[in-house]
Amino acid sequence: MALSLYNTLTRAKEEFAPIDPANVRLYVCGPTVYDYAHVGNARTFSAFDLLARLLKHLYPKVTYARNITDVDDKIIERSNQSGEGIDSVTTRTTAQFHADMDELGLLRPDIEPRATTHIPQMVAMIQALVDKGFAYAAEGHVLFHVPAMADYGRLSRRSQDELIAGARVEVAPYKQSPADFVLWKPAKPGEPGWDSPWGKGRPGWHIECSAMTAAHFGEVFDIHGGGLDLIFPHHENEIAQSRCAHGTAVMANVWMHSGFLTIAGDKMSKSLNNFYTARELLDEYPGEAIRLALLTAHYRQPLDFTKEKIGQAKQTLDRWYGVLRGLDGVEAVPVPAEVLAALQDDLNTPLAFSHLHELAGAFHRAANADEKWVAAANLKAAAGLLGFLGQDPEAWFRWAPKGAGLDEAAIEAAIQARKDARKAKDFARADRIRADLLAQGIVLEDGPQGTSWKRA
RNA sequence: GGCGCGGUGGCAGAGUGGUGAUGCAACGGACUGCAAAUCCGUGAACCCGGGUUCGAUUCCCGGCCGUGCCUCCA
Repeated sequence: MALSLYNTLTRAKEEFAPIDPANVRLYVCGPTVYDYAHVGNARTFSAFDLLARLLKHLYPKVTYARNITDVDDKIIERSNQSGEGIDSVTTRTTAQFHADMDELGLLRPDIEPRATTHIPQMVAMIQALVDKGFAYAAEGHVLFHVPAMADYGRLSRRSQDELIAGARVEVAPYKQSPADFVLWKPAKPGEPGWDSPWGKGRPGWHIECSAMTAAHFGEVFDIHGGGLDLIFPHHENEIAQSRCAHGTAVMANVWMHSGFLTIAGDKMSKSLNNFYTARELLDEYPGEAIRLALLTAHYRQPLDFTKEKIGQAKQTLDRWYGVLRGLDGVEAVPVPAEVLAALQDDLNTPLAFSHLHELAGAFHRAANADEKWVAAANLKAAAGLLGFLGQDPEAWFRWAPKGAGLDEAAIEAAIQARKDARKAKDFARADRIRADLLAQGIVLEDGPQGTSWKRA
């Protein structure tokens, strides 16, 4: 079975055909580094992390790029408010972002280009657009002239008339057409800026992705991804810049967009105060459970995010890690065909997870050690492709939220005390010890090999 | 107003032109000193109205409801 992906450009699922099977190129719009990443970001990056994993499974070489936007109005604003230097804000936030994504269990992208290290490429691209008549300078700005591009709006399926009619914002006086967008803007005194043919300034938001993909991937590449909200204007404008600068028919062959999430039924927003940062969730739940919760719905579907969902995901992982617990490692086997097939069908994670559940069930129902071994190995291989069940099972069961009370020595001591009580048939005392542990979030399981524990 | 997405059991969530996944929850049973974990079993759904069809939850049309985007936004 071949890989098929839903392409926003054609609004259809298509069989994926790499431009160069020896190097599949995937670009995802990364964070603007001025604040903590939130669950919405985590969802998008989890979805594309999975795509990168799948591509790497299917092709010998995949280059996964995810940029860091480190020059932007919001960064400047944040710096002005707090007094913290811009470099400090971006460096600190980037480090935090990396720590959060690592803890969620995401692979680092192969390259992570930063906007500020690609200014010359952006200036050159803007110059090319000016030279070709797609852009013009006005009052220190350089603007892309949308009417100059005949088929602008293909990705978002918007006509230029609609754009003009629907313009909600006041149109800047220097724009020739209301839909024109900024490629370069002048730097005010005290703002970061770079010298350019149009004076000291900084790039507009969209140009960085166009310049960086061209620098690292060439004029046309395989897959470009991001959140649903980036379709317009960000990706539409990237396409306009890249295609007009290079004279190509497309910028990327496949455009993929992940769906939005709501928080307990409401749109995530700061005014509703229902904004979860990745960090605060990671203090409370294991990253692997958070990521599983984010992947339980198909990536293009809306996802209603609740802490209860993370709790369920944790329970699921308890069950799966329970299969691996006590086994002396399992040998690597190929990924089960049905799991691979589910993922190759536009990343159908819910279907893939249902197969993992079946494998866990097969393990427990197995009549003999060989069958158990096969089920466990298959589960491990399938989960491995998805980036799950990679840690030591005992470490998983011992994971504790930030500031959790009981330490492991105290738990072990209580278990020993209970064992003695049971031996003496003092079940009242044994049950009291168990109840005390449960009250502190520790669940005991008595098995043939003795008593094991986990955090609820 | 324009463009788009969705309505599946108590909840989550796939999928399919014809015996309606999977998980959680519930209920009964096994196992256990009692639990937990696990196993066995039970009940439980395709928004409404037309159309196409031998047959539609699945395709088409209409309606209702919800929701996203329309130049900050993953």
